Amino acid sequence: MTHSETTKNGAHNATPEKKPSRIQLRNRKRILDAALEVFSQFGYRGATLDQIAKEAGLSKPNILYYFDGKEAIHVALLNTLMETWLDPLAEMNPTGDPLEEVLSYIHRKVQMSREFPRESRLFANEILQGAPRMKPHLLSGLKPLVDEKSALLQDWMDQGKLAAVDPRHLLYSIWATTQHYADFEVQVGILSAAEKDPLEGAEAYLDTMFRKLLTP
Amino acid sequence: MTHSETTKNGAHNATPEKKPSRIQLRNRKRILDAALEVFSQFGYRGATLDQIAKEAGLSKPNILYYFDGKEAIHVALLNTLMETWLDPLAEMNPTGDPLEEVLSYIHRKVQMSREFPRESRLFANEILQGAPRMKPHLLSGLKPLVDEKSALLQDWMDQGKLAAVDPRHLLYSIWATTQHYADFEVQVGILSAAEKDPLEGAEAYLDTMFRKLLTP
DNA sequence: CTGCTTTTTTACCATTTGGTAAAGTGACGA
DNA sequence: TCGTCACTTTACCAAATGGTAAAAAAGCAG
Repeated sequence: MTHSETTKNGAHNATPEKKPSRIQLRNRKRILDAALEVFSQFGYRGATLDQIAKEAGLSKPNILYYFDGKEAIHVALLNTLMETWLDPLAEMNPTGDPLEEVLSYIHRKVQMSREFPRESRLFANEILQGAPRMKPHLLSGLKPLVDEKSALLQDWMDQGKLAAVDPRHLLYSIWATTQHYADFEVQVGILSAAEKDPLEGAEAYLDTMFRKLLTP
Repeated sequence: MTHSETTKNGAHNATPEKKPSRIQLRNRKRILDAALEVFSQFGYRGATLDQIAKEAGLSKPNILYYFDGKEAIHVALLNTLMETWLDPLAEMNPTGDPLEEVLSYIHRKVQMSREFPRESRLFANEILQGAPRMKPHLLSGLKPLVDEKSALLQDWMDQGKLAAVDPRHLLYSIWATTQHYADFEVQVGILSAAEKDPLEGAEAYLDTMFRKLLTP
């Protein structure tokens, strides 16, 4: 009632309306990128629309023209990123060599920490704060995938192709160790000292660790 | 100038003044506990004094009678907790059996995730957000300890008492895997399903993993 | 009990923050 | 060239938030 729901396809982009213009697309991307920057650093409650606006180079009301509000931006981000985030695990191939499949999954995860540290921190922030806006996604997206891949890992172990360990805890330890380099980047940076890129050494270390763990 | 610096020993408890009364001590503790609850869940910027006040069962101005402000509370928390946090690593004994020392360090860290998840999340939040208020502590407190223990681990490895891996990455992986159960509690809870306490299985899994990694 | 100090409460404030209304500005097809 | 619709800006709000002043209410030593 307050604003026309008929012609303009501005803020309420939930699902109904039609085609997004290029300027629409461009600004949405800008906003989401800025929001990623800000939300990943301060968490949902610590982030402000003004920060996001400034980072995006747009005015605050202009941002609210494209999104229905702060929460809508956050949710949109989470939705977009969920796919990217699950991808590496989904790629684990049941017909491949078990050990190599796991190790290259780990490799992919390390790459993600290198290439998408902000995304990693966004998720970390959200989970840390109790996943208020993501629990549904975890249930509907992550849970089934984890169940599936856990079963796959268990199969491999039953067939003696991998050393037997709890598949779920295996996944947790892979996530923890790989994401650590993005989420705790500051700490790692301080402690790793004058050395070069910590991710370099991480790759080798993690390969060794999980190879020793999983070699039957 | 604005408030008398002479007689009352209220907010400015930095170091100067004298003896804290029991009511003083009691309320400080209440506030710090409430602050831990709130900060660990929402991060520094996401937490509000009103939340902390409510949680502590005190009025907001009353809280500001005991602490100089929001930041002072956060800093006080961090200071208090730093010690507790470094303790398990400091306890790693150079004269003990290397493998057992590392494994019992891991055990202690898992216990910390069980007993002090809020503390773990407080630190995680702070690091995640760039450690703006903790970088000095990391430099002065954590860094030297890590340097020392890294050298110790390296010694053990050089002597063939532990398998040779990068000591720093070893520590990172221990922190990551153990703290994961506190920091990502919600996620672990969702994925671990109807099972019992995930920390149970974690203990066994991590023992296996690091034993395999480090056995020479 | 009395006088003094410590604690707590009651009003406030200035700023920040998420959000809105409505007046512009611009692009572009008819 | 004009009208229309997409986009942007300007000017605002109401609520929340960190913080303060000063009065009121305990405590407590003598």
